[in-house]
Amino acid sequence: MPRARAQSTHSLPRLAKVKPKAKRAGPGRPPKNGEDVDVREQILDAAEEHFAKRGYEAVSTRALAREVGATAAMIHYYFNSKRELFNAVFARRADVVNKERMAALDAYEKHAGKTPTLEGAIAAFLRPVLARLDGGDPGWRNYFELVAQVGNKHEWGGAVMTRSFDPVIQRLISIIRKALPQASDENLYWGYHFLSGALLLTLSETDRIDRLSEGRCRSTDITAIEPRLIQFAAAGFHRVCGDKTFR
Amino acid sequence: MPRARAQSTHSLPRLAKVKPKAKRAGPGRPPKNGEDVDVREQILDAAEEHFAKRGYEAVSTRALAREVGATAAMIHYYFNSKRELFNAVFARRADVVNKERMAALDAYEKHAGKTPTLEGAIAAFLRPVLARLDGGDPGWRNYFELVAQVGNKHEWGGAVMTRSFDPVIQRLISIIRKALPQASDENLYWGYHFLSGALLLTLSETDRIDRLSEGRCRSTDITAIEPRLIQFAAAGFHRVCGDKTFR
DNA sequence: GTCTATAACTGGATAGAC
DNA sequence: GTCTATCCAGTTATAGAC
Repeated sequence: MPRARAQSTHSLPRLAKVKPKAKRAGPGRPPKNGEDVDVREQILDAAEEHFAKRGYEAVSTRALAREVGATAAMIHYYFNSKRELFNAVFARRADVVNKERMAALDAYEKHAGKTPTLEGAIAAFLRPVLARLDGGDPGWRNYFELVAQVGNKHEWGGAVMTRSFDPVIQRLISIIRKALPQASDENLYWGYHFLSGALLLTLSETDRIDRLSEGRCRSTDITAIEPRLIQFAAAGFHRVCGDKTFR
Repeated sequence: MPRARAQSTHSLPRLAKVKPKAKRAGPGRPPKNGEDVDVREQILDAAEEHFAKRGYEAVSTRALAREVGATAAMIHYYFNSKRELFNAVFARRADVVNKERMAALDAYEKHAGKTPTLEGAIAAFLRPVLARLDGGDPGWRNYFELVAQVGNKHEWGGAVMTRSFDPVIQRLISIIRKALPQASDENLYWGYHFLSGALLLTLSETDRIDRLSEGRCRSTDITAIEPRLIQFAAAGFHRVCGDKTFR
C-alpha cells in the first residue's frame, strides 16, 4: 500500500545542521545538480553492494541505513519499501548501459554496412559492459554481480531481466541475423541464450575459475576474457546456425 | 507439489519402530537405513524446493517444518543449523551426479580410444545432468535451479561449487586436452568457464528465453537445448583453443 | 529531511517434557 | 524422535517530534 510521500516545498532555511549533506530532495527524484553526494545516492550504492554480495533477502534496510550514517526511516522516506529500493538499484544503471549498447550496435551496423560479422556485433554488444567491469569502479562491478544473480534466479530472472534488457538484445539479434541470413529464429535465440549464460557467469566474478585453474585464469581478467568470449560465442553461433540438423 | 505425506499424522500409524536402527543418530548423522521415507528426507526435499525457488535467506526453517508436518525443532535435531541443512541439500545429489558423470566420461574415453572428440566429451559430461532435468523429477529440477543460483553468487559460488564439482570437471578437461593437444591450459579453462555459464543458465530454467523469443524457444525444452549446447561449446572450444592470438 | 520510538511480527536456536 | 514453550535478537514499516 504505497503511501504518499512527504511533500516538502523547496524550503531552504533549515536549522543549522552540523552536517549539511543534501540540498533538498523531492519525492523519488532528488537533487540532480551535482556537487554533494546525497543520501539517496549513498543508499543506492550501499544497497547495490550488499544485494550483490549477499543477496536481497540477507540484507536489512537497517544495516544499509547504518552504513551510510542514516536511519531505516530514511530508506522508507526515499523508496517506500525495500522492494522498491531494489527496483531502483536495478534500473539506475540499466538505463546507462542500455543506451551505450544501443549506440555501439548502431555504430557497428553503420560501419559494417551490408556485411556485418558475428564477431563485430558481439564485440559491440559486450564492450560497454566489459569496459565498465574492467574500469575498476566498484559500483559497476557490484551492479553486474547483481545482474548475474538475478538472471539466474528462477523467481525473478524472467520478468526483471526482460523488462530491463530486451530491446537491446533484440537489436543485437537483428544484426546477427544479417550476418547469418540462413539462420532460423529458433537457433538465433538459443545462440543468444548460451552467450548470455557465459556472460552472466563472467559478471558474477566468483573466484571459481581461479580455483579450478589453480591461478592460471583470474575471473577479473577482462583482458583475457573479452577476446575469448567473442570468439567462443561467434564460433558457437556459426556452428549452431549453420548445422543442417537444427534447421 | 508432490508432497507425499499428509500432515498431522504424526501420532503413529506408519512407523512402528521395529527397525533396529544401527545406532541412535547423533545430530546431523541420522538414520541411514532406508525403508520408510523419513522426515529427514522430507525436510531435505522441502528445503531444496524453497531454497531453489526463493533463495536461502528468504526461507525460514519454521516454514519448511510446517510444510512437512513437523516443527522447527526437528530441523535442528537433524541438521543442527540452517546452514548445515543447506550443505546437506547441496551435497545429497552432488554425489549422485558426480558418480554418473565420472562413469560417463570414463566410458567415453574408453570407447573413443586415442581420438576423443570435443563433441563426445562434452556430450558425456552433459548427459547425466540434462537427462535428469528432462526426466520430470521435480526434486532434480529444484536441485539444479539451486546449483545455478549458487554458481552465480559471488559469496558462495567459488567455494561451494569447487568443493562439490571439481574432480569431474578436471576429468572433462583432461579428455578435451587429448582432443586439442595444442591447446594451452589457460584456453581450456576459459573454454570451460563459458560452457559452464551456458549450462548454469540452462539449469536455472527462468522463462527468459521464452519471453525473448516470444514462445519460439522454451527454457525447459532439453531436446532442443542439448544438441545445440554441445555444438555451440565444441565450436567455441575449437576456436578459442586454435586461435593463434591466444596462444 | 532527519531523527527517536515503537508497533507488530518473524527469525534461528534451545531446554526439557514425554 | 517429536513436541511445546520460550528466549531474544532482528525484521519492515509507521508515527510523530523537531
